Amino acid sequence: MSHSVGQVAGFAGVTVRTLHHYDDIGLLAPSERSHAGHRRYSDADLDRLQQILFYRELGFPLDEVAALLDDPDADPRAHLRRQHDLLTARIERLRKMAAAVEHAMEARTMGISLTPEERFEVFGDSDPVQYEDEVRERWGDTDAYRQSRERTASYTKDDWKRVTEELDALHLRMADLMSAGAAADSGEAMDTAEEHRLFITRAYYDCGHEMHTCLGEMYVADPRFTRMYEDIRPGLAAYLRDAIVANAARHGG
Amino acid sequence: MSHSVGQVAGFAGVTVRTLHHYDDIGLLAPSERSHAGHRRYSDADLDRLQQILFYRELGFPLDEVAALLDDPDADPRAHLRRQHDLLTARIERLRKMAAAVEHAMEARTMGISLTPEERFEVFGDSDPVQYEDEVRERWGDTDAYRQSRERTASYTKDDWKRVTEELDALHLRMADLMSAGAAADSGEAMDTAEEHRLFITRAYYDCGHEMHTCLGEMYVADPRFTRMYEDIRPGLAAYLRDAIVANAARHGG
DNA sequence: GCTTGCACCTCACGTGGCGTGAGGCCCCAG
DNA sequence: CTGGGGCCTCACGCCACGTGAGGTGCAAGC
Repeated sequence: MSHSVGQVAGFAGVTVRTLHHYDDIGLLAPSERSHAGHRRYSDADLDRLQQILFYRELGFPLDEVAALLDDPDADPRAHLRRQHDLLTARIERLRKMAAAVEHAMEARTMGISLTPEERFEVFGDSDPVQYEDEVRERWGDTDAYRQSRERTASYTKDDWKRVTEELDALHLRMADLMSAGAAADSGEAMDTAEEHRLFITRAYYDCGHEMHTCLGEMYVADPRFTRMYEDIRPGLAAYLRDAIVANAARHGG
Repeated sequence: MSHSVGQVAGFAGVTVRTLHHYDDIGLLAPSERSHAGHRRYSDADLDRLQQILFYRELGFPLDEVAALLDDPDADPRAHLRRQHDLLTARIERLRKMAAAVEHAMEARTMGISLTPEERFEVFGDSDPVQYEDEVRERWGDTDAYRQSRERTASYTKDDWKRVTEELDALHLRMADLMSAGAAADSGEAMDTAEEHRLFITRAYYDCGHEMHTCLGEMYVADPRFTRMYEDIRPGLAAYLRDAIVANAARHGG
């Protein structure tokens, strides 16, 4: 059951040109060509296309999509989970924007005017330079810091947006686990902690379990981190730390 | 209280280059220049920038953003309302995508495989050519049809996506009014009907109240339309028709 | 057998929304 | 008077395609 470009373009809702493009850049090469040189897409190709379109919808540049999909140690379920996380994070962002619009409407009918900072806070400053100096002071001479600098150096605004969205989604999932009454050393909580660690490894620097545990301790020790997590949901800082510790113990022994 | 490019870029979360670009294309020209030729943004400019960023986030190309914002008969409240509609529509879409991901996860754990059409239906085929022939048959010799052809001829995929999203949002608002128990001839329902009419005028063709009433009647008469509306919420087709009729009567006399 | 039409093919240039220097001006602090 | 920070104006680069132009393979109708 193979399909032609036109058919695939039809039910995937993209143009033929797009499929040609994906073939050109090696993102989606049809697994076969007909006698006349026509592209023939197998069901596996369609699977891949669906994944591509999801990640594209979520704002990933095509080369990163290729990197994600060609990552050998990322099974299909991991992709689906990440996509779900990203979607929920984006929904959350849009809800905040909608709330901001409502706020603006109220302010307008009441005749109140807002400060510049208030106006734009919804767009998520996500200022990555916020604690720059202090971070360098504390961690400047470590490998992790250098790696982090290297990887994040080429991050664009959009990259930062996606990274923070994904992190938000992870925090939200952890908070939901907590609210649902799952123990911090339950399988699900530890799995989420492990994903948190892998995310840091992907986005910032190689984060082993030991390093991860340090991070967890910092979340409850440093009031700024604590507050950030408590703002997401009360009790989350400690819960996250416990889940991280439990996960490290699981992998350690 | 005027601000420099750097400051504005700072709290708006955009780059200086972006502001330069918006100045170049005439989308956001700072209302003043300093002695040294430096851009100075007033509070009104910030207002406009906020609107720009909202519409941009929602996927509008910049020239359309300019058209929307420079539209003389669109007050600020209309913008806020439209933005809110678009946001809710987008949230709805993302929720459906998230549901599709969950569905895919289930299917995978169950070991079921999906048909190509099933796989991609979430991306919203939104096939605008669906009833093309029949539409031409019934309306081909009217002015409205010709206008509609002209306006939609240059619509891209993205344009269609936004149009359907906005329409969905309107339907959803109407459905919520109905569910909340508002009468079809209440002020809010009529206002929403009026927005529906204006939307059609913007997106497709000049739709007067008479024409609008015809549309409303068709929604209850043609089973395909009826079903579409009933799928959104039971009773919506008739409710929408009534609201349209009431709104036309209000403007007629 | 011949043409008509359709879906496909391969270049190859165009476009939108900026990113990213290059080179220079203004102004204040040391 | 020299350095540095923030601003300025070109002007070229990039990504994800859109949009022809010009040609091929194949089934259907004349």
